[in-house]
Amino acid sequence: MKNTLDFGAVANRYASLLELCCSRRPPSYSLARTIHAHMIAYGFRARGHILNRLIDIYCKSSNITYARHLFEKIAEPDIVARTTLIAAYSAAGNLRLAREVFAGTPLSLRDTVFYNAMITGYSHNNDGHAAIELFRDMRREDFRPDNFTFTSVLGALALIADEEKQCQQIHGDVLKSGTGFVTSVLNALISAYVKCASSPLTSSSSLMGAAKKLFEEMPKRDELTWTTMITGYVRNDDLAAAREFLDGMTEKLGVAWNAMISGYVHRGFIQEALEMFRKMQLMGIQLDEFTYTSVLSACADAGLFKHGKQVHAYILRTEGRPVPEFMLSVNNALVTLYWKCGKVDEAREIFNKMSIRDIVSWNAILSAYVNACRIEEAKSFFKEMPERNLLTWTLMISGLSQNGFGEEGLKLFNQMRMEGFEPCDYAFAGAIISCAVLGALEHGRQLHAQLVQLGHDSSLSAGNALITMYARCGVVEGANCVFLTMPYVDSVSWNAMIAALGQHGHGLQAVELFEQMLKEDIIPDRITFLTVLSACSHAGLVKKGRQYFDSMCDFYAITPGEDHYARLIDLLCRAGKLSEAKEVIKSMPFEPGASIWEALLAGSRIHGNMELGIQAAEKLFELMPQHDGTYVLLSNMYATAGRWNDVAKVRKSMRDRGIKKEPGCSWVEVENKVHVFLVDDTVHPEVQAVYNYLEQLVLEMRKLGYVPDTKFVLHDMDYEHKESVLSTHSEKLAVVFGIMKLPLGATIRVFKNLRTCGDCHNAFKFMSKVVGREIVVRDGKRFHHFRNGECSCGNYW
DNA sequence: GTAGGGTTAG
Repeated sequence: MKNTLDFGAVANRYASLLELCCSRRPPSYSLARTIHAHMIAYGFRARGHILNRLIDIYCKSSNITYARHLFEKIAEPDIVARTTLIAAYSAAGNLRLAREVFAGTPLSLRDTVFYNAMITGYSHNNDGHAAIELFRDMRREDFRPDNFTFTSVLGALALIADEEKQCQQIHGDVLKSGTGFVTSVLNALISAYVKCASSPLTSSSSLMGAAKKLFEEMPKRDELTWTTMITGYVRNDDLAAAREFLDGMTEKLGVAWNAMISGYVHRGFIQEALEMFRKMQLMGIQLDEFTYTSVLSACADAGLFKHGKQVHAYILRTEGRPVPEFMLSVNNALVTLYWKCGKVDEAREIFNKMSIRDIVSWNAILSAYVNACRIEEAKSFFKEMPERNLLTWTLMISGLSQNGFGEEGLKLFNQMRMEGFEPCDYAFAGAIISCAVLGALEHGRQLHAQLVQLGHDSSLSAGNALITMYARCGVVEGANCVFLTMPYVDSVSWNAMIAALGQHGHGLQAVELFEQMLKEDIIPDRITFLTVLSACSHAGLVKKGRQYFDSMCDFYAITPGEDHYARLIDLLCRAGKLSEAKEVIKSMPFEPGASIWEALLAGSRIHGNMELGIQAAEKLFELMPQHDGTYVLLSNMYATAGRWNDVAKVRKSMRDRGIKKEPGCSWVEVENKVHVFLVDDTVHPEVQAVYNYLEQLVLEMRKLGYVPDTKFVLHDMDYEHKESVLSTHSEKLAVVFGIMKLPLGATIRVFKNLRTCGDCHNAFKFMSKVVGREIVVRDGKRFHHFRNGECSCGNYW
């Protein structure tokens, strides 16, 4: 065939077919790919503009890898192919690869459109500074900016928007370039001025004045001009001016109304937004997908499920012809409405029925699962996703880390970077929380350093994550340092810092910080009260705690949940006020759940109140019969009292019900590597040396009065058959390994999945004295700082 | 081959 047909004629045919696919609305990329398959099958080698077109098609249909493959087969790709690829990489949020193509293009090949694509890439990926820098480069190299260049650069400027001078400078450039009458450029310029006006660093009125002047002097205005002005007023917190502007318009432009509605939504005026929606219906103003999405998102954010459902019904009634691309954004908004109102499965049903979906649809379902803590479904959904963007990764990483999957979170963070996505501050926050979960301090510190390098150090979410990370890795001072140097803080930051102090036994300081928070007029939320109650409990501040508990309902109108009551009961029990705790349980407005009985059981154990302990344990056996912790606590209680028969009974019932104790494991980070130890570990390669060194240490410790406490051996029931003294808990091994491997004088930081045992706790006190070092142990619940023979918890945990 | 506003997402 290829010999008999004229090559040029075939090429023209293919070219026009591809053209046809792309000019369809929506473009038919799958048909285009079929045509490509045809070319391959018939041995037609695409070149020149046909190949460029194919690269464009693969880029736009989310198959950049294949587009890249085609690109790399070209010996000398022309500027069109390069521009296409840059645009595709930036649209996919992959700046690194876009920059690679850009940098690999010799100056002699470049043109204005090529620069425009890269400038847009930076701007779209929120790097306004890089975009403007490149614009200056381009001018230095004597490329002539056109109206595309200016719209992009002005978009970038609007991102930074903190200097009046820059706006005026580029305004001057526009006038010099002769594009000063082009509506699109003027729209972008107005947008830059109004965004700049909303920055706290500039004078809002003079910049809004400049925008208004531009608006009035424009030769020709379009829909965008009006909406830009309206959103401009909204951004500058002048809703009245925006409304006045809208009401002064002679034509009834739907888009302008949409802008006003979204302005109301963003400022929290939901009723006004809904009112405008109704008015539009009455006045017969054209409603479009933006009207619907705005209103739906308003309902979603305000939790107005009924209103949202009404809008849903209205759309189904009036939009008889569900054009797929029209319905795409509306469906996305509907999916969001349903999951935000707690209807995850309904959201999934809408998603399943959608005839076309985009990355937003996929991300919406992913966030639905993540937010509902349905992490297994999120994981498998993530794997199924046909494409991923920066948000996808971020959602999944933070979902994993917040659900305790630290290792998987970090793995995904690395994978994301390997695939060329530059992590934003939210992604960093997820990775940092992963480190917090793992107790990987060195790794967390490195992420902190990278954060600073990449300029994310003023980020709120990353800062809050860092506070948590340092605290959970045992470095309270680090947490405090981040807290004090953050440029802006919110209630999450305060909560994190109060929690940090509380977990480390600095109850008084936690309470002081809470008081300071109140003084600075930050309104405490339910989380704040949880942390401050825990802090009181760890520090034994019973009176304060009760006082705060009461103020929560009386002054802040927060109804205490079961979690708050559990903290209160914990507070009373630890202080030995068991009967008072029982009173509180009786007075609760709801049936006590597991967390209440757990607090009571732990309190009874500390104070040796066997009767109450048994009572609480029985309730727990009813509520969660599979939970191993109850059996362990109860048997330890019996063991302490020497009631060996009862110990055996508990053990038997555990065996009968097929319940296995979660194996204890501890880990310590040495030179950026996490070393894990199990009870009586035989797996770690250096464990023999650890046992030898431990033996030496115990000899020294005995001289100071240490006596191994054998009753705690029952803590690990699977190993009961072993001789008590021989059984070595994982935390001891990890601490000794840390002493051996960490630099002289460095604090040993060890993490354990379960609550630490009494003998280990005692041993670490002596150990800290013998080796003259600080030992920090984080167990399932809290921190112990051992220093010079004492523990920060005051033997109270 | 490249853009500017309104919407959907942490």
